[in-house]
Amino acid sequence: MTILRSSHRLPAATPERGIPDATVARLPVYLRALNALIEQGTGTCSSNDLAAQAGVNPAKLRKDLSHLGSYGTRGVGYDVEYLSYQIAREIGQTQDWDVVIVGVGNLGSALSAYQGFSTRGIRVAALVDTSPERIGTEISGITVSALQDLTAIVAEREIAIGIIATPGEAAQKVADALVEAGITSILNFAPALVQVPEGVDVRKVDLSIELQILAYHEQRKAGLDKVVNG
Amino acid sequence: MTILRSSHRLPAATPERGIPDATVARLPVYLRALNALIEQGTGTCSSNDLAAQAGVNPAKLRKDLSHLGSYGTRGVGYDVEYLSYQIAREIGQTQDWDVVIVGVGNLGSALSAYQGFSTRGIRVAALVDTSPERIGTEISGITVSALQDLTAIVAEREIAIGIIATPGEAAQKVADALVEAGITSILNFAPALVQVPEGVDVRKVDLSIELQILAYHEQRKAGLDKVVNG
DNA sequence: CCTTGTGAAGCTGTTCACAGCC
DNA sequence: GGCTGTGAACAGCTTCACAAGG
Repeated sequence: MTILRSSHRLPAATPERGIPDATVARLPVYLRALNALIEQGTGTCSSNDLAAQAGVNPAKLRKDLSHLGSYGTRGVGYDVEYLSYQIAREIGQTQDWDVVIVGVGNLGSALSAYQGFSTRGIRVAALVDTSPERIGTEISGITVSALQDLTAIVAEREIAIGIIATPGEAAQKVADALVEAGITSILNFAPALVQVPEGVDVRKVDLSIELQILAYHEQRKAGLDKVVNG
Repeated sequence: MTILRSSHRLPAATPERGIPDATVARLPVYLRALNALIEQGTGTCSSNDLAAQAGVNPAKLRKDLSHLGSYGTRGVGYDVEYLSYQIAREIGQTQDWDVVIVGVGNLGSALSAYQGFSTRGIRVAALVDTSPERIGTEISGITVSALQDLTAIVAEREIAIGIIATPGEAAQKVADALVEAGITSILNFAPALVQVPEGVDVRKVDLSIELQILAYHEQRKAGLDKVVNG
């Protein structure tokens, strides 16, 4: 994963709780693990149980949770439902978040139909594209709007998060349009850097790079085989 | 991004060059930036130029490159083409890598059509699914095969990298099948942990989690507004 | 003079190991 | 006795600042 955060950290004087980035990135994993435990009827779990379910080291899990507060009971463990609620509250998942997807090519269309969002508090509220052939068509039950309607849509539906699913060349223009429309968090799937003003968060998911990293390790494995086997 | 590497690091005695993970993840970014410079006819660039193009700190760029060797000239900078070749060689991008995608729902189909792969040395060589309705159909010019043919396909085409693009429930089964077929690197898009034997690399891309992280920061911004504005 | 390459410092995140508490 | 919460040690990554070298 490639991550870029552009908003600067606030001075320590502000009443920020300051949960480390690495912890924030794992909280959704814990939440998913807890929901799995709830589903199978577990009422209480130890940090060992939950860590196993989430695929992390138990000490790390406990340290992560300690940033939210003291929600466990020594000698007993964590109340699954209670902890689940506390994490959900902390990461803002007691409400649903509307997102707008810009670019309804293959990837944008796939994202608009993605089943995994709804149970994680993500709702695809609007689709936007620039292509006249796509504007007005319906994808996953949502009518595709024109890019120039973005500001109105964002304001009307109070959307805070935008997804860029365009080719790389269009990414900066789309990012500018999103910021102009009032979006303050962007998930960028385009293989390009985007510049945004301070206060706007950008995260980047680069599909090629993930595979290139795997390819690098493959190459090393192959090279080592040669060294070892002749 | 959420990343899991399951292969263990090799003992220091082996002739590994030991490029740090963080550096490996950025090399493809540099390569892309260099290709952009080549395209615009730049022959030489300083670490400042390249760092700006890639969106990183110049010192970090230089340290990253220093892990590959000494490919710059003091007082001058880097020869763009030469450096591009050296990075490409290092990350194994002088060859193409065939990948197999398992699961051709919305996401799998979008990936099979993704334009960004070919220029990065990634070639989608095969598509696999379990659904009888999908098997035999053609997607992006590739005929979808049955999961039980996976081993034959992987062997015949010498595929080393597999992509899991199924729902979470199927992920572990698919991972097992991939490993059984001889795949040693997996990119997992399913919202689930997969267990693999030692020596197999797994990277995970979780679309919901990326948005949940953004939502967390949105919530904090909203909370701070309240504190500041009333 | 300019820019690379790099020791050293600083920071973030992880893991250990145990005190504290039920 | 058992498990949480946490200080302290550790490991990895980033940034600084400058020596080395064209």
